Amino acid sequence: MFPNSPQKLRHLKEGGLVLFFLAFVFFYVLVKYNFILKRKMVEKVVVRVRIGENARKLKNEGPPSDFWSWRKYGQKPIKGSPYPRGYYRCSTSKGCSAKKQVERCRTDASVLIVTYTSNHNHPGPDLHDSNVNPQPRDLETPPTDLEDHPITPKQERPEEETGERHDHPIMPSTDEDVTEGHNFHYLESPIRIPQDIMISQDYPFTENWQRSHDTLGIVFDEEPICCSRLMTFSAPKSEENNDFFDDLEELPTSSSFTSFARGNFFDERIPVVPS
DNA sequence: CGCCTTTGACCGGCGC
DNA sequence: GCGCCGGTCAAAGGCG
Repeated sequence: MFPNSPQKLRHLKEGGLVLFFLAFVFFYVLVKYNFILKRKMVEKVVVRVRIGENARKLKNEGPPSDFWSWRKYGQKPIKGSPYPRGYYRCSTSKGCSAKKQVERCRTDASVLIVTYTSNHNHPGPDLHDSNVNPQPRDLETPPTDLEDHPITPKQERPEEETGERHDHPIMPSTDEDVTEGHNFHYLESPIRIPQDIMISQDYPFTENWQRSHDTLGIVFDEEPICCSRLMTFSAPKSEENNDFFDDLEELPTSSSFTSFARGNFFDERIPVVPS
């Protein structure tokens, strides 16, 4: 039972070490494999849009306008939420697998949760021409860059679900709004509404973005963001999602943003297992 | 006519 | 196996 010689004791120690090492390797492989799986996961980009007072003017919640056109292909009531979830598919290009889901935050009706899934398999609208030198624009002057977009006024759905119906590009935010504890960055997103886009650098899982929303949503409710320049999206993201924000580096600013200054984006990237 | 929304049906995953 | 739930399909109808 017990080793009665230094030789056996030594062998047992070595065996234990080997077993420990093997267990460690096994555990490491498990972790590593899981990591690899996560790397292969499809990312979700969750954009939380605070529509705030605009929600009163608009009939219903809906997908924020962005540079792609989306076609609604379904709507389902979500358990636990008084608001249905709308399912949209990219109709800009045939065969594009990009989708997004739009629903209202069950706890805060003034917040839209837009979840982007998959990726556009086609180039995005060319925004460079008009965005090379972003300048503030008046609300009355429609952005000329929109004319180059494959988005027709019809595609900019004025339907009941479109809670954000703005013809202005989004507004970037200053880095002054980066709050302690959350290193947020603002970026140009495909969302084409004059609201802030907030990208949390927290590891984008639901606990974090919920926490981010809980903490920062309050902050921005009381402290509207006026933004004048862009920051790059520095959160880790997969290459396959890079194209998601391609051609959106520079967007013109607009003073119209002030009327929507209370709106906020909360953007997260959540890796999920592809369905 | 083409594209859109609406909406009920259908399907697959998951928990019990 | 069954029911629930989320996601998708597809037919019908509307709109410009």
